[in-house]
Amino acid sequence: MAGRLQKTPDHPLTKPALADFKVGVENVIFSVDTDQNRLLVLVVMRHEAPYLGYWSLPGTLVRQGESLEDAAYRVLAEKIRVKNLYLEQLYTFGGPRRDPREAPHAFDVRYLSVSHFALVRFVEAELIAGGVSGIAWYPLAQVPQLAFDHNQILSYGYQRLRNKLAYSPIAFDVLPDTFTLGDLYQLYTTVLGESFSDYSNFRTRLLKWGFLQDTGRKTSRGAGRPASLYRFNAEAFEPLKDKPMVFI
Amino acid sequence: MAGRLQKTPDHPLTKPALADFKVGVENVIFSVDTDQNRLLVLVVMRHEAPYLGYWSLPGTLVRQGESLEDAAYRVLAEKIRVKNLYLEQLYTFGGPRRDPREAPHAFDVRYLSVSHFALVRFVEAELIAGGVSGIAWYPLAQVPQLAFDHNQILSYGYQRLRNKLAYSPIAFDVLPDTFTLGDLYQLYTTVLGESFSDYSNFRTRLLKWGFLQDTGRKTSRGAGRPASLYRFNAEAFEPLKDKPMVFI
DNA sequence: GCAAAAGTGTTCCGACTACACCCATGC
DNA sequence: GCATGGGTGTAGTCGGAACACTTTTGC
Repeated sequence: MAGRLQKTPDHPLTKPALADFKVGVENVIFSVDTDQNRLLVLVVMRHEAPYLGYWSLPGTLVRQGESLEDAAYRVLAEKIRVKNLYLEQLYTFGGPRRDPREAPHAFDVRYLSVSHFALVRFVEAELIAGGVSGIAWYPLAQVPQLAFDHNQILSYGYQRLRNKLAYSPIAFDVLPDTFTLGDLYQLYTTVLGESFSDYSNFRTRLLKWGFLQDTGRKTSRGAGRPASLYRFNAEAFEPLKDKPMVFI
Repeated sequence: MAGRLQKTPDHPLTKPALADFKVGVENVIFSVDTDQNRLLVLVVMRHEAPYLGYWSLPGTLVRQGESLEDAAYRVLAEKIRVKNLYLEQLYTFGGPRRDPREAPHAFDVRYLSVSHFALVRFVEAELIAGGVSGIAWYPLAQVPQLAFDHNQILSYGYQRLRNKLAYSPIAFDVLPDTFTLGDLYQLYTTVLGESFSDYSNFRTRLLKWGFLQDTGRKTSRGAGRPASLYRFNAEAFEPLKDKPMVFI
């Protein structure tokens, strides 16, 4: 630990120089394509140096008077139109030399980036193809090399997605108002893989809690018995929210 | 979401004004006083405006060339001398109007704070009473009103402490090299409360994993049967580290 | 011997696993 | 009827909770 200290000599009468920062917000935006069983990430093509021509996570610099969360929502809204989503802060990357733009300037402006993680509803997410901009959903496994340290941020975000899905009710933020248990199960399998649980056990475990209410209505999609439509009951979930729950 | 956007008018030809930031690092430093069964937090007295005379979390502004983590270690080292500790990033607070210093300046410098969470070994932690500075361990329950939004940061840190303790082996970073299972149990009870588990079940659960090795040596502290001294075996833990473990 | 703390064993019970099986629909 | 997906039930098993009990020390 001693080795980490005092890189800038700290004489009693000279104040060490503080760094000046521009603060960026980067979003890891996930979406689940239930038709094709794919977990997708939103990436945008860079049209400026540095990393011109590279794919990157959608991001922006924070403006005057704007909160970090506001900035995160702004980036998102600039890229896709979506009504239902879950968003939270992920991690802050702030070491020196993260951004090549730091080098050329003499006055040492640092770029710090507060990453956020989002899950959006795929069917309603409409990409905004503004002008020349490239923007695309990439299946997670096929994401190419991204600009800056964005691959690292992405893997961090993927970890968080799996944790959140397993332990928090974020799935219901991104499912339609009413949904079948099959829909829910499929969402979980595309993110977590097939092997996390048997469908029938998944059913019973979830229904046992009592926050999924049967609407009485049914839906028929092609062959097979029609499925009951359920609704997430936020009031019934409220008392459970602090309990250690596994949505497996 | 639409309401969050475009606070700064964004005309096609005028770039919206970016905010300039100073970046601070705030530490929530916990320690467990096993003699008195108390969970303690480190706070320092402020000697400057704003919030002059208030207790606050130890913090600093990030210097040129310094990473966030380096800054966090520097603050810690300025306040206490300690060899064994666990430290990780907590959350980034960055809204406008967090810091009264933002108001007087015309050129809109914002203060962003990347909070960190640390757990240190109490017996070896020596407070550095530099000059007039007030610095103190406060029992968590008795922490007064702190400067800025530091009470919020603290409660965030306390949540993280309980989660980490329950699901990660951070206790071993802060226990002596060899320790008794009673020591370990006491650490857990002071942080999580008495009711999390029975001592004998705690024993068997932990020993079952196999990463605690009996040194063969015993220790006798006053009355009662002498306890075996155990050592945390990092190599034996390695293969388990990605498994979902509960240290309860 | 007695109290105190460490350490072991046992019983009970709930929860999860892995299935087998029934139900309702399209074709 | 048969394939397909939805939904129910059950036997086996694992693990945690609770608690009784034994061991080893100080006094």
